[in-house]
Amino acid sequence: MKVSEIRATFFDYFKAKGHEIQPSALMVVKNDPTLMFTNAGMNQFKDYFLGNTDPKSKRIANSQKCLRVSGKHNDLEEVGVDTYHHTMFEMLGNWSFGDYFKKEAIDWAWELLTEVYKLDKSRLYVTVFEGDKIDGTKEDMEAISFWSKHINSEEIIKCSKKDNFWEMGDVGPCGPCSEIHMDIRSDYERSKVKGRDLVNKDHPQVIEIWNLVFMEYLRKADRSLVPLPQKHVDTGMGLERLAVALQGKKSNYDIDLFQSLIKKTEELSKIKYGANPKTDIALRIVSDHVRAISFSIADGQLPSNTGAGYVIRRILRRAVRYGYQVLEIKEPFMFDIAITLVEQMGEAYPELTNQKSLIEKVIKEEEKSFFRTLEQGIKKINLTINSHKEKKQEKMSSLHVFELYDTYGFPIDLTSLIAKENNIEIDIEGFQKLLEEQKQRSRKASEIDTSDWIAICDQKATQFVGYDTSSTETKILRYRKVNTPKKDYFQLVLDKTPFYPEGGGQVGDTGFFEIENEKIKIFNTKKENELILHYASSLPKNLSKKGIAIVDEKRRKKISANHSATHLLHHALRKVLGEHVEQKGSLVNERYLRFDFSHFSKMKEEELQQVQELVLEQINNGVPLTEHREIPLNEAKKMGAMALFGEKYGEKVRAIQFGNSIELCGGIHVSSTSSIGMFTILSEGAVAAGVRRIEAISGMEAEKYFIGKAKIVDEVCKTLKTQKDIVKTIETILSKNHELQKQIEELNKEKIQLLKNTLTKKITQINGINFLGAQVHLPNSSIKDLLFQLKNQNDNFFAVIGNSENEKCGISIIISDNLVKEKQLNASDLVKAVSHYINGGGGGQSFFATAGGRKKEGLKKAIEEIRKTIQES
RNA sequence: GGGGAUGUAGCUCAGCUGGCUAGAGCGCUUGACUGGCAGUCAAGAGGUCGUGGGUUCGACUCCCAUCUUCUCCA
Repeated sequence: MKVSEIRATFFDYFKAKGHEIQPSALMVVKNDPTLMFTNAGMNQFKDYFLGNTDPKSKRIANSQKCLRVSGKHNDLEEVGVDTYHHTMFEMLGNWSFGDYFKKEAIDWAWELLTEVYKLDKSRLYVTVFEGDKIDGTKEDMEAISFWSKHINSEEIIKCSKKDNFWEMGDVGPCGPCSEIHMDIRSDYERSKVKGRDLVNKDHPQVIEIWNLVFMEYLRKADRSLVPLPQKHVDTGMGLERLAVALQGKKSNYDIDLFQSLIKKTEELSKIKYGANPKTDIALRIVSDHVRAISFSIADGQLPSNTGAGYVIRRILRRAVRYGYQVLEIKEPFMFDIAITLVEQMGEAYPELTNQKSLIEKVIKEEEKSFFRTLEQGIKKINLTINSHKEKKQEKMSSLHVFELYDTYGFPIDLTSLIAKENNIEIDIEGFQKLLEEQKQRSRKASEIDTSDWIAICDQKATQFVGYDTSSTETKILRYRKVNTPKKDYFQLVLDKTPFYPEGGGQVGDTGFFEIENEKIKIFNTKKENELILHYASSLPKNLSKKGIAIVDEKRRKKISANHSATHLLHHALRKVLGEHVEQKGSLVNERYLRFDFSHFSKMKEEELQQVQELVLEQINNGVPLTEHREIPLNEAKKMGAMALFGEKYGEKVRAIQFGNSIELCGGIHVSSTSSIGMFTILSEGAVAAGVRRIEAISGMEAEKYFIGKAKIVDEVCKTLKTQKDIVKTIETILSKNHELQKQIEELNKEKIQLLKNTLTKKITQINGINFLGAQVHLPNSSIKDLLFQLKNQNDNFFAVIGNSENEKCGISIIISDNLVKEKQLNASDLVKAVSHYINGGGGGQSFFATAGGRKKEGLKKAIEEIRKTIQES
């Protein structure tokens, strides 16, 4: 049975049991600050479990793309080492939201596995929760009794909270679970060791395939458990692992899906899978990681140096590292394997095919940039090693090792290898300690302590009225306190709200909540799944009274102008550059707009000009906004609405239309393009391979920008005393200036020559020293020049020159090198000793020193003093 | 979000504790040697020392702020 058939069978089975089949959510999570990637099938249903919104259907089944790279479930560094962990995997799941519970979940799971998929019953084991004293939970007798109907009670294994109690996070819905494990070892091995003794023991061939979670509790912030008003079922079955069992393979990497990737990697590296355990690990890592990265890119997450993008970069770099070191591929190769992946999986996942060229280009560019990083690191480590060799040190300190890793991104195993080749030990333990310290620091800085929700009023959904109004009468439904290292604030959920929560690139609204003459400041609005959270720095005294929520309208006006301008810009770019232009990211706030889009070369001056003119034309035309609210997705697509890459839409969508520009969008817009007023592009540049970024401003901000520019031009005109051909005038002035400067230099040289001659005449012999003491009027730089020339032309030379220019004055002393040595003269000390005469200070080197001050009258005395010193020496 | 590094000539970089007339290599221009090229030699052009403040007689160097790029952690 192929992977695609296994998936279809699963859907058919649960469809027959009254489940609605839902598509996979995006792997990259939006609107949930606690999560970067979908790491379990339940993520997209979180709101149902939390009771924030009602489910569309009480029974749902799906297959979810998941990514696990850190945390308790999986660690990136372990993937590929064994044969059954992945960064990305697919999770089959069936769900009950307050509908069926343990009995049906268990019966159906058993029936599907043994009757439909026809797995060998004697190879299956189940685990149940044994209870926990601290939580006060009991053994899951219900589950045991339902299982007993299908399976011998000896094969039912009781497990602790660690393995069989599932929690969403620190707080939230949770409950006992029951897992089905499968033993895929050979009969011979099975006869030697019983399968049930290997369950939950990390054996590569006795593996968990299905986890049935029975959600019946809510974990509160004080760690206590309270029963949920409704009980839910959440199950998850690893598609890859199921395929191993059904295809009679020994490892996840043997199934059809991975074989072609491994084969391609074998071709590129000329290393066979199975030849050596070390290279096998590398081959597995490459094939696993290339899949995770490609899907992430297809879902809209490009590699970057922060947040979710950084996780993707890390995965890619890990694969490149193994390819580079273990498979000895010294040039970009991952992009090539990604092509194979797209060809092979593109049919089941159209998003891969759609983004094929992006995936290829982005991966290739990332690989190149990693090689650059490695090169820098190699330079750095060579410097360190050389200095160690010079100093005959045999151990590299943890600080050095950590610096290489932390600052230069140089992989620790490469450091270790290179050090070993040079017979230098490295302090790995110290390094681990430093890394742990850095982790602690980061955790502390981002520590937020969220209290439980406190309900004021038992009512569910927030109604968003922001499209029609900017203020409304409303009341607080619930609130909670959030403590962060920097400040404490409150999150409010309102009954009705005009506040737009951050999303679709548009920043959240700010404003006030007025209640009984009290004005509570709302400094931000965000979305957590379906909830709109108003960030307030304080709480009103009276929480249960009605109040008025008022959005800062001035700010919103600027934001909406920028947002509408973004749509016009998008449309203009497609017109000028072509239909390949697609939005890859967007930021809209009150100050400016930033728009990332796919395009493969730098935009030309004329193109930018054209785009800007098109946008301005639309603004001048005063195109009215046509808002299509709550229309079916299909209808919107028929209208030609642009859907955004990396965005998931429901069945009903909102489309924003300005003339020919139609986009699916949930943001706030101006009622007519004429209110945008003004628009100008500030910059165009690259952000990633094949992705360009434009920054622009609109409205008053743009007007201010132009007024500022005009003012500068005005001033320039006034200064130049001309109105026409300013550029030409300036060019002439510049070239003239250049010429004049050269002339001045020439003249200065002559002047110095003259001065040199007069000064040379003033040289007197004192104690066998050619002494010069004089006062001049010259800028400092010329004095230096003059003195160095004199020094070169006279032996046994000693000069002290006082110079004055405007209010400032200075003393310079220069001494021939041989005098410095023979007579132990020190210009720095000498100049310091006399600098008080001019109310200043100074210093320098032994052969040349300067001092500055403001009292010219002292110059004469200072020079005399130096002369005396020389006479007496 | 937090930490570290980075920004100096067209490119790659050096410039230690404040004062070395801002430097090296490559590249560029001109000239010489050679039949021509490669090459060698010589001369030369090219720098707001990321930006804005501050400390100081004096800042590429120290302090503060800000931006760029890289990197690690969350």
